[in-house]
Amino acid sequence: MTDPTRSATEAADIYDPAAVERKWQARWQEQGTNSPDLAGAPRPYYQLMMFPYPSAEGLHVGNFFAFTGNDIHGRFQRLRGHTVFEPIGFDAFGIHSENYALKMGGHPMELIPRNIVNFRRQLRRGGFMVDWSHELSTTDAAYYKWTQWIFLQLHERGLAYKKRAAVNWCPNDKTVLANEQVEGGKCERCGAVVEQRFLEQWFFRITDYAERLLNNLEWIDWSETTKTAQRNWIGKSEGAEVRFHVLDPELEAGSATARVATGEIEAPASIAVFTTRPDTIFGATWLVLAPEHPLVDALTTDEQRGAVEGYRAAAAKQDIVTRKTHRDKTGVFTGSYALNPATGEPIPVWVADYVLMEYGTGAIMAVPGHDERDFEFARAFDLPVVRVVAGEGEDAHTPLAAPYTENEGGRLVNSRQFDGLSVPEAKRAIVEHLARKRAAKAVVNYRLHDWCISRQRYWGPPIPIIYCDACGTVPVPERDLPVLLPDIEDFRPDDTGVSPLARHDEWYRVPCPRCGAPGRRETDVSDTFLDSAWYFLRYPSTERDDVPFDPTITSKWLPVDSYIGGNEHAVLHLLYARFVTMVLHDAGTLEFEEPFKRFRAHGHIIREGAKMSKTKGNIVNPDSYIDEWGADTFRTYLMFLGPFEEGGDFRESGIKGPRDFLGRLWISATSMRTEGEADPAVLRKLHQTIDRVQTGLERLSFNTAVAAMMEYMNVLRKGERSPHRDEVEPLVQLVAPFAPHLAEELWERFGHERSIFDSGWPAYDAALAAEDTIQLAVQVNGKLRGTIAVPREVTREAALELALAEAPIAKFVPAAPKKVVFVPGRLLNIVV
RNA sequence: GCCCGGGUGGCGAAAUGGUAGACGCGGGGGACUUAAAAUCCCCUGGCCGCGAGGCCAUGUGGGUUCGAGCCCCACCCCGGGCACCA
Repeated sequence: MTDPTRSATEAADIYDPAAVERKWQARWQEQGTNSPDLAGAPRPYYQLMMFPYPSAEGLHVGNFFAFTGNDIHGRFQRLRGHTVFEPIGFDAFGIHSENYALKMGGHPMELIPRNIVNFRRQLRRGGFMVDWSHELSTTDAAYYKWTQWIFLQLHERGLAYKKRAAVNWCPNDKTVLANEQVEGGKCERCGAVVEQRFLEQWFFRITDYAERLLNNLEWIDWSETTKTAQRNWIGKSEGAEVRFHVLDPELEAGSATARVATGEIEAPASIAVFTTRPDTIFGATWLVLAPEHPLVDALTTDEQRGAVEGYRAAAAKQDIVTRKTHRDKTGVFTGSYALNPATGEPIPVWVADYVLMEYGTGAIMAVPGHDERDFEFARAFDLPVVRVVAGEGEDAHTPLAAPYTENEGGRLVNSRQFDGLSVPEAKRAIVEHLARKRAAKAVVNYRLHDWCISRQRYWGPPIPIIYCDACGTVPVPERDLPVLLPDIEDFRPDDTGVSPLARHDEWYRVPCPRCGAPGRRETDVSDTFLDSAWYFLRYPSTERDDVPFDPTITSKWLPVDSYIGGNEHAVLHLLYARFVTMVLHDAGTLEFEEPFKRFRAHGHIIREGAKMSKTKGNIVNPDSYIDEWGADTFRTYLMFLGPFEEGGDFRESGIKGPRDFLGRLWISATSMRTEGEADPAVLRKLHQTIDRVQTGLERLSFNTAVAAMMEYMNVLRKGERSPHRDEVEPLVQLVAPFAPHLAEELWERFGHERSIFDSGWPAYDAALAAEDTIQLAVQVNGKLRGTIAVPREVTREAALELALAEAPIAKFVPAAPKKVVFVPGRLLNIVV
């Protein structure tokens, strides 16, 4: 027969995650637990998470994983005594939202807020320490007013300019795509094959900042992978610009060569090429110009004109991506020759699409012996190949079956007075030599291009510019911001290449702010990456509508202390945010020039070996797992499943471990004794655990932190008696970042009145953590032969004596040891 | 092709150059139960051995070291990024 009193007590003490979580989420909201006093914070800590795009599907497990790691780190910093600001917002402008609205037949102005409501619900359920009083959405006029202000700041400083440029055109989305939005010749979003078009576009001069963006990577505390990606993206190359004099095509090649070389006659033009291998100039056997190169026309002889023009026309039609990916070398001879300034020999000038106009000077010297592409071209057109660098065991006459592209090793050959020099020596010497003849200078090139921010779309902040026939391009005065995005029914892009906004005269026609004459608005909206390039500046100042960010609050809270996000934003978003910050710094608006002190890239949750994606249909929604297990268990499970910075494979089976761990913690905490003393051995383990959890949280090594707590739990459970309060309470504090609701509930049951997150972090005591007796590993010749229990402070001699007293060890030591290696506290290695 | 990661039990994974496989999942055995679930306890890298114990083992092959999963060289495989950038 069951005892009704007893079972009622038990029922009340059963861990019910749903009830606990509901209670604490409500309590946090009521009491404003997660909304710190930003102005008065004594130890501010800005814990930033990349804000999401509010998709219709809501948060998936991947987002949830990333947010959880971020939240745990933030809660940990708070427990350590910081005032932690953990804001959230929504990156809701852009092609994503617009395409979604088009598909659904709705309007983004209605659909997006609906999605945001769902995101808020999910984020609250997840138990994140979000300060909802500073929520923002990039689509609010109160926000994009300042996005437009940022544009004006750049414009004012000459960093925003307009140019006609070949752009990637997606025929399906009917818009220009950034190079980054093109993947393998196809539109990143819809997969349509991208074409080339020419449009007037707004650009930001990010290339002016290339060197600084590169140099600061030396000192900012970021994931190394992210820094490497940025370095590669900026793509600095040191080399030389070399001038090749063109021979007048009208003159006979042979005689002209001599006369130009002796300075008797002037060459009609010269071609500048960029090379990173000036050391190979004696092997430059022809030149190549990009089809768009401005000198092509002048250099083309009458016989070649037909062929060259045909080639250029074909190249112009080709889309950018095909051109950049096709490998077979094509080209055409212009009919002209230029003088190699090193050899004095005339070499032919070709036009070929493997040379890109937008990099370097749009022209190259071809060195087929030492460049892969030039070698292929030489084969295709039967051009001469000369070896000018010889590697190990090679000499000037060793035939080149393939180009020798070694950039470090090798010595120069067939290069007259430079023969015998190493490649680095030759680089310097040849540039110096040519520089004296004013034929070369050392230069640096970057692969980074200026940032095209124009989008011929509807769903973005209008670029604040007005065109006036009299005044030209006039920026919208700051007092007239924001330029509101009109609520129009027909926002579908068409193939005119002009934003749908142009079709709305009531918006489009506007008086010139300078002279009052009729003007026209810029109809492009700006890139979403501009919205996200400064949102972290806005968060602490969302209540201010008169400034983009409050100077006092900003200098208190920024730069961001910890930024966590996906490495898919390693280049674009993170580079743009740095750029905008630098510009504002130079403008005197910000004190700092790097926005994020510390950045860590989180890994990704995959499912059945594949990235979660809508197309693969393997997206996991966190809601059902929270329903079934509770947010605390789900959070702990996600963090336990693999290293945070690497991600892991999501499978439901493993969730039981963390669930049991939290269940056992609940039991220990609700059944602990308060009288008597804590077990010193348990306390020792506790302090070892504090150390491990603390280090784990600092390093975002959440999986090992959870493991350490589980180990401690196993020790607690082993005890004969129920655990003592002093053994359990600190564990609840350690687990709090992972399972905040459970921790709050237990903390309250312990009799505390304030939130556990204001209780401080358990102090680690190394003396308490130290073991008196340790297991010393004993090796013979590096092979483990046993362990001996010894006092912590054991000496080498004492340890050796104890080890040799053990028969199973001694039998491997037939004679006097040759050498004894002793690592205090770890091992003894006897070498015989 | 280039640049980053990574390769450890059946699985997810630990491991400042110092006892490889902590922690967890799964599996096996047991306790409790009429039974099941839940819970709890024990075992669980491979091979040999009754056992004590031994041998092998961190993608492959070399090297450095008293000692290598970790460092160096060469290579293979997987994941991601960039890619005609001269």
